[in-house]
Amino acid sequence: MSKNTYTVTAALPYANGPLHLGHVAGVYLPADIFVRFLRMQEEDVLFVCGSDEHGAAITLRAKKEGITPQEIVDKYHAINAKAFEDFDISFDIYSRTSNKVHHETAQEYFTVLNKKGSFVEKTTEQYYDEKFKQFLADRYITGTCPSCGYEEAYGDQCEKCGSTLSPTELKNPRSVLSGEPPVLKETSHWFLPLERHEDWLKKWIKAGELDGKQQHDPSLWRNQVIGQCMSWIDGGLQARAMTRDLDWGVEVPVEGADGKVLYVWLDAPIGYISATKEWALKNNKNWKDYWSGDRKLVHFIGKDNIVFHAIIFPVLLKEHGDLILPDNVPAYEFLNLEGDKFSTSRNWAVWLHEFLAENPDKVDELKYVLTSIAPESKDSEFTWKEFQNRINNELADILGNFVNRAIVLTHKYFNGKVPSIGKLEKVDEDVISALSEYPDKIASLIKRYRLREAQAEAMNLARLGNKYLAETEPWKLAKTDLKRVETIMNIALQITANLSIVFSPFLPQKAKKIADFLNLSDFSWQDAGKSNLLETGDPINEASILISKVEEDYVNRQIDRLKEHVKESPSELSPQKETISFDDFMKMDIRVGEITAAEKVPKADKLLKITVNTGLDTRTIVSGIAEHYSADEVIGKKVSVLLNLSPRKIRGVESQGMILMAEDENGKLSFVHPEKGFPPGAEIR
RNA sequence: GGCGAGGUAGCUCAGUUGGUUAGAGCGCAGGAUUCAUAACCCUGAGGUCGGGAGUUCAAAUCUCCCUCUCGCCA
Repeated sequence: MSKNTYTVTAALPYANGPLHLGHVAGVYLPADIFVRFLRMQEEDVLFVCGSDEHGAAITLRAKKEGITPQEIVDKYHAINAKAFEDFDISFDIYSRTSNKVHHETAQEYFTVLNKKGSFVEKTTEQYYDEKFKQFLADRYITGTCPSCGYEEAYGDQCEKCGSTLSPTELKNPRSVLSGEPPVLKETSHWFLPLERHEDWLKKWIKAGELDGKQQHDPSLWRNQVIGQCMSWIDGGLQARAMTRDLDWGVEVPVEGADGKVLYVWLDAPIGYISATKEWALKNNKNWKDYWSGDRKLVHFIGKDNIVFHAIIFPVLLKEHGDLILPDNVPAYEFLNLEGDKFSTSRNWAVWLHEFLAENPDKVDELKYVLTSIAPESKDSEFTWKEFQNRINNELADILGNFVNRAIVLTHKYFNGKVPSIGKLEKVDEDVISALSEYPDKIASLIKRYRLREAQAEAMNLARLGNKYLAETEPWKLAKTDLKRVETIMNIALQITANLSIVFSPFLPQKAKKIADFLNLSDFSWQDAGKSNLLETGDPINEASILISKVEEDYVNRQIDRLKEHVKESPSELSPQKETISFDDFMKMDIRVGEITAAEKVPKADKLLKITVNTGLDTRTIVSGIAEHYSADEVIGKKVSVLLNLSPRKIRGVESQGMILMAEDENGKLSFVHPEKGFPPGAEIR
C-alpha cells in the first residue's frame, strides 16, 4: 500500500483577539483530529498554523488604544499560542506572519508572480487623509450609512443594519484619524485578474480536474464550498486588489511602492508556506517537499473564508507554478452559544484560554463535546447544559464506566492479570467480529471529514462492550464457571484496548490514560480491530475515574458568568487624546482631599455640593455625581481633587476645583482614591 | 438586493442516485439487573420531514412560489 502524504493547514487566527469555542469547534479541533488520525496510520503529515498579524483592523485598534500594532499582535499571539498548546492541538509549528521568514517568503512570492505578469497594475481613486498624509483603509472611514442612516457606519460595513458598503457610498465621510472629511486621490495597486482563471477553476472545483488530470474527488467537498465557489465563478470573477495603502504589513517589494503593503488575504495564506519553511529550517527538511508532488494539501477553515481558500489562494498557487493545490477545503459552519451568535464586541463568548485556565483537567471533555456538536453541515449550538449532558451521559456513563467495569472485574476475579481466552461461544464470536469492523468504519468517516459521526462510532464500540458484559453477566458466572469468565474478561479487556486506539485522535489524553491502565503502548491504527492486543498474564493497573461528572452547580455558574460578562463588555473606547508635554501635565495640581460635608443642589438632579478638606484649605466643589452617590455616603471619602482649575459658578454655587471620577461605558461613575489611606493634601502625580 | 448553504421527533443531528411502516444519540415512560462513576442492558411513546402548489404509480428527496436562519458579494 502506497503511503499518502499530507500537508494540513488550519486557518490562521487573526491576532486581534482571543480564540473562542466557535473557532475551536469549526477549525482547529477537527484539523487536529484529522491529523492525529493520519499520524496513527503512519502517514507522513505536516500540520501548520500561525497567527495572522496584519490588516487594517489591527492598526485601527492600535490607534484607538494608543499602542503599537506589534503590541497587540504580541499579546494575542502569546495568548492563542498558549491556548493551542494547553488544548493539546498538535501543530508541527505555530508560526506568525510578523516574523522575518514570512515577510521574505511573501515578498518572494509576490515577486515571482509579478515577474510572470500575474498581476495587473491599476490606478483608482481612494480616500486620503490630508492631515495624516495617508490613504485610508475602508475601516478608517466613517460616515452615514446610505441604507439606514446610521451615522457611525464604517467604510466597509454598517454595523447597525449589517449592509456591506464601499467607502465612497458613505454620506459625510470622515477620517477616523483626523475626524476631517477625506479627499479622493489617485493611488495605484496590483490586482489579481481572477477573470483569467474562470475556465480551469470551474473544472477544478466541479469535477476535480486540474491540467487534464483527476486532482481530487469533488464528492468529498462540502456542498457549501462548491456551491459558493460556483456562484462566484458563474457570476463572473473580477480583479481583486492584492495590495493596500497601509503602514503595517508586508511591504510591496517593488521600487517606488513605499507605503504599500500586501493585502492581508494575500499575505495570510502564504503564511502556511512560510510556517512550513520555518519548520523545515528547524528540522532540516526541504519545505518544497511539503508543497509539491503527490502531497495532499488540506485547508481546514470556517465558512466565511471559503472563496479565499478555494478560489483566490488556488489561483495564486497555480500562477506560482510547481506548487500543489488543495485536495480539499473542509469548511465548517458557525457555532452559536446559548441561543445567540458568538460576539467578541458584546463579549458573548466562551474564550478558550479562560476555559483552559479554569478547567485544565477538562481538555478532552471539551474536545468530545465540541466534536459531537461540530457545525459540519449547518450552524450548531453550544450550551452548557449540553456540555454537561454529553460528558455525564456519554463520556462518563458509557466510555468511562465501561473501562472501569472491565478493569474492576479483572482485578476482582483475576488479581489484575489478563485472563486467558478459552473456547468461544457465539456471543463471543459476534462481538469479536463486530469489534473488527469498527476501525474501518471510523477511518472511512474521518477520511470523508465526518468527524462527528466518526466519534459517535467510537462511542458505539464502548456501547458494544457494555452490551457484551450485560449479555454474558460474568459476575453471575463467576460463582459457577470461572473458566468461562476468563474468556469474557479477556474479550472485555481487548475491547478496552481497542477503545484506547480508536479514541486516540479524538481524546488523546483519555486514550493515553486507558492505555496506561492496560500497560499498553505504541499502538497504531493498524492494531485496531484486533482481539489479541493484550496477552494472557499481562498485568493491568488499578482503575481510577476516567471521566468525572459535571455538577449542576458548575453549569449554573458558567451560565451566570456568561450573562454577567456580557453586561460588562466595553463598548467602543474613545481614542487617545493628543500628546501633551510634561510641563502641561505638571501644571495640574491634583491632591487627595477628604469630603467633610455634602448636600444636594436644589432643583438639579445630578449635582452635589461637596465640602472638601484639601489639606491646604476647606473648599466647596460642585460635582455631577448625584445619580451615583447620595450625599450621606460620600462623607468621609478620600478622593482625588484637581485644585487649580479656574473656579466656575454652577447653579449659583461657586465650584473651586474638580473631583476626579472614573467613568465606564455605561456612564457609571466611581471615585478615584488612593489605595492606602493617605492624608488630605497628599499630591498626586 | 443578488448568490450560496440550511430549516427533519422536546434537544443535537443522519437520511446516499425519488421506492416498502422516515432513522440515531440524548431526554421522557416502562421493564430487567447490581460487576460498575445510581452506571449499564431491553422495550416503548414522540415527526402532515419550514409553508403552499406542481411533476410522478411513488417526493424529506425533483420543479416553482413564499417564509425563517447563517454566510458571501454589491
